[in-house]
Amino acid sequence: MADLKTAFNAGCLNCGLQKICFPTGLVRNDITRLDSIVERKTPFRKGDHVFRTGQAFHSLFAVRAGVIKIYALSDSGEEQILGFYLPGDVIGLDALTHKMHVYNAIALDTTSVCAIPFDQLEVLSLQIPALNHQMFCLMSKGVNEGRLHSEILSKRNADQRVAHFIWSIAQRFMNRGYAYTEFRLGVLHRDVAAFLGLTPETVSRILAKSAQDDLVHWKRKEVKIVDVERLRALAGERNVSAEVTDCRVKSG
Amino acid sequence: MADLKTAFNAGCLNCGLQKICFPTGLVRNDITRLDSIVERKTPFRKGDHVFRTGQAFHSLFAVRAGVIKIYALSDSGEEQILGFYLPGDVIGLDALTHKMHVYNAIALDTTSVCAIPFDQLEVLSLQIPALNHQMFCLMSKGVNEGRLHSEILSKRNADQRVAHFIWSIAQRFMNRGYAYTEFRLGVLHRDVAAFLGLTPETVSRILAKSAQDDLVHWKRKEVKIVDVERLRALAGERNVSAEVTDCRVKSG
DNA sequence: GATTGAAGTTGACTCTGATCAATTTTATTA
DNA sequence: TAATAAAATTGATCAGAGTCAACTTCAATC
Repeated sequence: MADLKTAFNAGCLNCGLQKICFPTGLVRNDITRLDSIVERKTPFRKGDHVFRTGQAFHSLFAVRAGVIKIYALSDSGEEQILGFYLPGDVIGLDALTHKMHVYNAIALDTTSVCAIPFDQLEVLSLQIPALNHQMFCLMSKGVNEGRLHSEILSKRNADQRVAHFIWSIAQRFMNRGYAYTEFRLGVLHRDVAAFLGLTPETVSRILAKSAQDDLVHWKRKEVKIVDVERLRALAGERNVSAEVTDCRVKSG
Repeated sequence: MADLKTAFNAGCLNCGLQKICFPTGLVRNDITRLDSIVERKTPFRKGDHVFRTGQAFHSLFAVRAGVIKIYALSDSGEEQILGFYLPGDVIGLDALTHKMHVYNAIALDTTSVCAIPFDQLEVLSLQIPALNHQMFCLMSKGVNEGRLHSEILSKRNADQRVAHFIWSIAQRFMNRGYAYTEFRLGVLHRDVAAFLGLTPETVSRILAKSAQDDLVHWKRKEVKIVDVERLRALAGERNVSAEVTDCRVKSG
């Protein structure tokens, strides 16, 4: 039982996501201190909400396993999706200004998260400069994320948006050391549409074309990138990568 | 001369933007310490760049007067505009993750800024909890800004986008205590288009219609909102305001 | 394994906003 | 003030993606 608990509740020090997630750039001792305030929650099941619009903000959440979707509901009740979050990603940063959550976060799969109480994190952060720096980096990353998404929505056509989406997910798997040309992705096509400002019909047509052209095959939840180079070209990254994994300061 | 210098280089304590800008939530003594690291730059003239893509990141910039536009250039050379920044706004937060600027910042008017060297700010921030909190709030605000813009781009039609743009600028003037139903705005219509993912022609047609319908008159650089309520309705704010000005912590 | 509802696909048609082009207005510089 | 360039306007045309509808496939539950 003790062993099982250890495996399941592996602390930050044993966590495979150390290089991606919060502890990036921290020394062993600091990680231990961070670890002491982290609450490992029991996993969410598909469809469970991690938080909802209007709820008071208390904690940031780091994804350990699964996928979380962040979305808003318009007056007319339609979903506007703002992002998908994979293991190692941190969500909730946006809630700080409002002291409450402005968006909904829902698990798309069985998903486990670490909750980091913000008031404790803030105190600890003041004591550990590297952690404070890491906080700034995480938030800066969040700013970039929104900017990049705005760029995609305002200047790219439907094919390019879908290509960019698939390629950006692939890159994130790559950065985590997973297979990235063939992977399982529990995201509905309609969710992709709602994220990219398109309709499900359009996404469906584009994926049909992609399969026919042997660019990408995405059937059920299995994604297989056939022609990486053509996908990259179509996705059209600017010079800046979609994801930054490391912004450590060299410390003396 | 001393007097002139004082007036021009008014420190944070005398600055009218205290309630909007960086010092929000700081006590007098802390503001003085912040003030000591702030560099007041000689004003930029219209068309001058505050920073460019690829430049090393050293400082955040707080706008004192004027307008700054943040933009990227696509491979094909067209401008993608990510935001317009008014007095009291802070720019550069996004550059932290990359240790360099990813976007271009250009003055649209005679514009003066305060530069805040980030390494010094980081040190000071660790010593002044309220300042550190303010940093988090600013960055959180930046995250929300990008999210909101994504929402606008993905779900609103051309009329709604233009209405939203005008209303959000008006709100920002309102928050700063300026007149907000009638103001001068040195932003070209083509820039509005590039910000909203539209063409100049479309923006022009929409503004012509708005004038005819007595909704908004925008000629030359003069904006006059005729029917505030209809504009708000068309802009269609969600429950969340486009701008948060204060996220102070109550301190004991 | 059968039932039922959700998700995905495909086709026909429509419409919003882009494109192209010509002209007018405004801004900048000599 | 004239000359020139940049921005804005207006009209005609076009196309990419949305809408609507019918149908198929898939997934959850009993």
